[in-house]
Amino acid sequence: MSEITIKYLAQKLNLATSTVSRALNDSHEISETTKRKVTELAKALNFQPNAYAKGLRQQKTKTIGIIVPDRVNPFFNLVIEGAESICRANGYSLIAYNSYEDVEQEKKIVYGLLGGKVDAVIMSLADEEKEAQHLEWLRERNIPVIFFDRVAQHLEGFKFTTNDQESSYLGTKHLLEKGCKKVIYLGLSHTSSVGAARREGFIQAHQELGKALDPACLMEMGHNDKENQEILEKMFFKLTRPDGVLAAAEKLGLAAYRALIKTRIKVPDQVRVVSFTNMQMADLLNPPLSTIAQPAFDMGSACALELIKGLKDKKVDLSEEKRIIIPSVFTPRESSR
Amino acid sequence: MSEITIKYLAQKLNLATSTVSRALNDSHEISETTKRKVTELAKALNFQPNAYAKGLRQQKTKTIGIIVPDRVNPFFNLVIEGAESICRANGYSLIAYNSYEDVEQEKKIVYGLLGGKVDAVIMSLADEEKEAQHLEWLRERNIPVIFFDRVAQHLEGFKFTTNDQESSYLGTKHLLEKGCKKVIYLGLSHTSSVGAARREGFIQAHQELGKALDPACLMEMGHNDKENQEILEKMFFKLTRPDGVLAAAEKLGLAAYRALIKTRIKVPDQVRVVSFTNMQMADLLNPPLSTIAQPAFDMGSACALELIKGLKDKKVDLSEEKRIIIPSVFTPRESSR
DNA sequence: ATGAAAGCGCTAACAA
DNA sequence: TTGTTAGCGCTTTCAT
Repeated sequence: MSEITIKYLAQKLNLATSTVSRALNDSHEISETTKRKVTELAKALNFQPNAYAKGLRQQKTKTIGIIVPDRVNPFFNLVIEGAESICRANGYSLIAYNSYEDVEQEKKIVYGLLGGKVDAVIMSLADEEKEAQHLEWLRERNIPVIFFDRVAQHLEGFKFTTNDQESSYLGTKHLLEKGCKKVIYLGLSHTSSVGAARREGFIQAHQELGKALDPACLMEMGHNDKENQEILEKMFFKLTRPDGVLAAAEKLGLAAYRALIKTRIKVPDQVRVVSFTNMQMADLLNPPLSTIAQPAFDMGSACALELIKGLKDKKVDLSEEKRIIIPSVFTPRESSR
Repeated sequence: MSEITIKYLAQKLNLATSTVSRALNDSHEISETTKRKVTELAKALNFQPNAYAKGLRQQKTKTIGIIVPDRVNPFFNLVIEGAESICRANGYSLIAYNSYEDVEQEKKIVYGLLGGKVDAVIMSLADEEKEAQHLEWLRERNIPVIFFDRVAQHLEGFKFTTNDQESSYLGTKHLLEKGCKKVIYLGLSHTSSVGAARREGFIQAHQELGKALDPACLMEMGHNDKENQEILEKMFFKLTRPDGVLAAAEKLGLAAYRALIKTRIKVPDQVRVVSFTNMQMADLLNPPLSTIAQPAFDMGSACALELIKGLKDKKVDLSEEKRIIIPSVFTPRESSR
């Protein structure tokens, strides 16, 4: 590794290692002269303190871990980016882990995370319901954890989510008010808290506007994009086809849109589509789609900010239940043609 | 941190810490009985060795760093994913860093990386031409580095790239052979090796097929999506508009496609578009676009594989010049309508 | 204002 | 086969 150490600097300057250490850490009990000499030599030799020695000695690493179920997903990707920006601004490093939607993998990461590699963790869970032994284990070890998006159901703590139900409600209301007679809901999983909330908002809008809702309109889709598209194509070919779509995930919105193109149905003139998405993708989506954009980056930075605040300020108890809502942004769009 | 240590295990079992350490590392000089006792207790207490102590002692961390210019970009994102899968399979951790296309940031990361945080580095450079002091510094410190995509021009080493020129040549040839009379090239920067190669392939195709090439057709675009789209819209409105587009970046392909939709020009009937992209996005792009897809995931895994091989096998010299090509996949598409 | 020395948790010589 | 001991590079009492 880097062969130049504090000891080496101390020898060169005829000082004790402790003095050099203090000088580098800008201790008040070191003379300005010595400080200058030390920092100058350190800069000249491009000295980098050994992070592992520091971590071992201080029992903290100035590193935060973030675990997401799918790092490739732009939403999580942007959350990581947002968290990283805050960490960097506060002198922390961020290490991102991918649980691949698998609780076992998540456990491995959590247990491996320890060994003192991180001071705290930001998590979006692979499974909100399942056993949370590994989370309790973190708590026992006094590793602060903050949850976002897919939050722990059976454990108290800070939880950052979006206003899923409200957004879904607004999007659905928009469709109904624009005159849609038959609106379908496309969801991925209503067992997750996120899925359940979006589904609830959809139902709520129908109830409040006094519109009948055929249970068959609540559609649960799979993860295979091709299959989803085929199912939707068949549906749009029928005469009884819907004239409104609320897609609870970006990929479902895209699948619906592509199915509509394939079946030569005009969007939004014949069928209106509202899709959940995230800020970055919102502008890339073709203009005829209305979007409910999650401020992913902001969510990441908010989590990191709160976590670092809790790390510094002992008065903040990160293990007490607290729910913070980062609101989505609904953008209705008309055709640009 | 984790309060349970080797010392604690040793006390519980009336053994020396060294014995416990050896048992946990499956040393041959420890009896099966002792091994079993130790591993059982370790598992029961969910003991995790302190990574920092280990790293400090062994002077290696079983961790690899990867630095990319833009982590959010799906291409780099997938490279990271590919590298991570290989690392994980080989017992290594991967830490991803974002240089934000900024050499200064990149330097900070490189220098900070040291302090013994990683054993080796995979990089795609923020700037291929600029001063490579930080890279030479890594070399002096015997930290192996492998480059991909945006590779070092003034430093020897292992370099993974795609067959940019050939792909670009094939894509352009496809357009010309399909009867396009005026093909434009949309590039982001021809100072990068990648940009230059793609531009070269475009020119080469024109030459080999004996087609005249108006220099005005070699367009250099900016990073602002909106501006790009507006420029292209204006161009497509003109009577002298091109009937073929080779987009050297995914975002440029999208900009062109959206401009074509806006100007109501049919793709691919009136204008054909070939766009560079990556495997994951290829299927998401609307079918009328032909794609040159880079196997980003494979590139990441190839880099990691070679690096780990070099780390294990002292016979492999990672500092000698070696260029490895991971070929792109060209998929011509006709309209699906 | 500076130095000496202990120790974070682990591994690896060297001893037994 | 197991134990003793030193030391990785750093910070932090405690002395001076």
